[in-house]
Amino acid sequence: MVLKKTIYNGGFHGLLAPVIPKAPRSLRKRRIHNKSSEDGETCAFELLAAAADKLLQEQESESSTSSTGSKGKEQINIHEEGAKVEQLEVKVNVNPVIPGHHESASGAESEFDAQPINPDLSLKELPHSDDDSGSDHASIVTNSDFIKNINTSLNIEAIENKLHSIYNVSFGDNRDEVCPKAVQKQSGGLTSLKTYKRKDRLKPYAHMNESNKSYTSSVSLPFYKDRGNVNIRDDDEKYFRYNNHSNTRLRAFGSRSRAGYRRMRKMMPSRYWKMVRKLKEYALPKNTNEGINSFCHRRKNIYFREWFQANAATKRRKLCRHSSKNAYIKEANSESKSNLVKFSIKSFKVPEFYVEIPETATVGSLKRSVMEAVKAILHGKLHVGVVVQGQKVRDDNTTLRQSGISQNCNLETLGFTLESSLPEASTFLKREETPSCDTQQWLPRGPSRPVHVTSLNNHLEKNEESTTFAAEVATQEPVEDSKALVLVPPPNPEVLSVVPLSEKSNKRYEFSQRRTRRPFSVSEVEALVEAVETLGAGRWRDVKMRAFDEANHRTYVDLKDKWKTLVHTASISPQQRRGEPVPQDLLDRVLAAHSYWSQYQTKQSMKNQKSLEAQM
DNA sequence: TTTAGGG
DNA sequence: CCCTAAA
Repeated sequence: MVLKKTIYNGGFHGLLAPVIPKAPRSLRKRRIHNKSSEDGETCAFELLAAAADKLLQEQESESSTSSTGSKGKEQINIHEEGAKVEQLEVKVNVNPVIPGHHESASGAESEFDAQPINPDLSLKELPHSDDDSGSDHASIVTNSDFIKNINTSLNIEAIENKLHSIYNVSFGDNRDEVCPKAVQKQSGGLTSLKTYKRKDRLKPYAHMNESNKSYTSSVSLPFYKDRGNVNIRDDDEKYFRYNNHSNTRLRAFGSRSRAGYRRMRKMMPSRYWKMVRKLKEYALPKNTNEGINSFCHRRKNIYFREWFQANAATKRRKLCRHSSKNAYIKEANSESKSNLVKFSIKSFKVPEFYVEIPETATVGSLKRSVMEAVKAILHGKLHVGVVVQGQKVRDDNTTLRQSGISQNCNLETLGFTLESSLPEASTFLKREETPSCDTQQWLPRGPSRPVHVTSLNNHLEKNEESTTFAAEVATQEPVEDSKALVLVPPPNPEVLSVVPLSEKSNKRYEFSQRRTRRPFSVSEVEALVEAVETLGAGRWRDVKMRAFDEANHRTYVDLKDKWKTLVHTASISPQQRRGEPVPQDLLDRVLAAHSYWSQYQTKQSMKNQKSLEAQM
């Protein structure tokens, strides 16, 4: 374990004798939320991509053949009715019940006999996939009808490709992949704790002085205990590695100005920004000086932008209405009281991406570009996400029943998503409007719809503003960016599914996807309590390093928040508590540590006061 | 980047 | 959990 820098009072000295925590900031005057109105940021965060021509040929040859496949237990029938994507149906018959051999992590769930769901359905996530990837929609920005038609046909091809990928990747190769968390749960029910190598054992409250001893003795604190490091890993921080296609030209942020760059940075939550940087690494061609300007000068250049976070957290639920409309299950026959759950998947979604292409380009090249982009995005590492009640079910070991997928499952509650390996992006196959009811209508229809990719429009306005997207990002106001980049919902008021687009008033919705809730397990709580006991409340970074170093999904802010809630939980009556019950002894320790460290803090501040006064 | 706190 | 002012 390496400390990057010395912590306030000596860093890990604190492990031996908890150092005096940094002066509490609680006394700091906080300006009350004068929220800057410049919040209206949210630039689209994009990926520029182009892919091989070769792929197109494959695509086009495939487009005429409807893929029908069955593998293992799943029976998947694809009925391509006409040439419309929206009629493509995937039926998956799943027997979700397998004799349980999987120990439930929580006693409360034991009744479910927690077993891994049928691997045919569970579609284990790829090792480097991102758990927190959201359910983002996809669309191609355009408002010209011919583009829409292109899009439709391309979607068919994309779906076929995706199904292909699913069989090969998700159903097959990763079937045996078990996430670390699951392993731990299976082995022990509780998360295993990593023992520190340090020989010296820490005495909680070791620095307690004589005057405090009475207090100390009143609480039951283990005097010798191993440091726990919750050994929960997380793939959240894995970054997307873009497939390095042969003649793929990716140009992300190439022409962004410094100022725009900084602004983007400021506007973007850090985790997205990290991804941006990562993408930039992968995406920026090293040998293309012309890359930046190529758009203007080289008609053949096509840029794809992908929005990885197109939906605000607040919209996820609404978005899921999409999913449920696009992919839903049909209830099993009521008479067949078996445990079979039938799924009829109407369609999948792919990530939203954007295309820029000179207006002089041919429709054929546009087609090719879109197809290549889709293939590039979804190439290989693709998996299926399951969305129930607006929440992604991330734990593949969750049973269908546990996740709420049952025969009685409401048609509106279950959705599937196709997801690329993009960390923060799930893949949604954008559908063209369907004659049937369940169509989401993302594509602008009227000519009045704002065109972002102006160059796509051969017939419309002359676009001297045919600047590259990156340039726009760099120079435009964020809000304007959003508006410019986001599809405007169809005037059709009944189309509720276009919610994300209609909420452009909502700032930053492109990037804010709330992380999925991951309640702290008892073992995590214990590790946290132990760490706070020894380090003190307030040194959250140290707490993180000490007890949650490998739990990438627990930030020190999370730990701080959890401690806050723990303190609260401990101070309310057990009847008022919710969630997985925390053992009372743990809560007692929480209270003890809390009051101790509070007391400690006030003491320190008093000391500081005195020394200050002495100086004067 | 961390902390602290409000939402 | 999120957001963000402050340090």
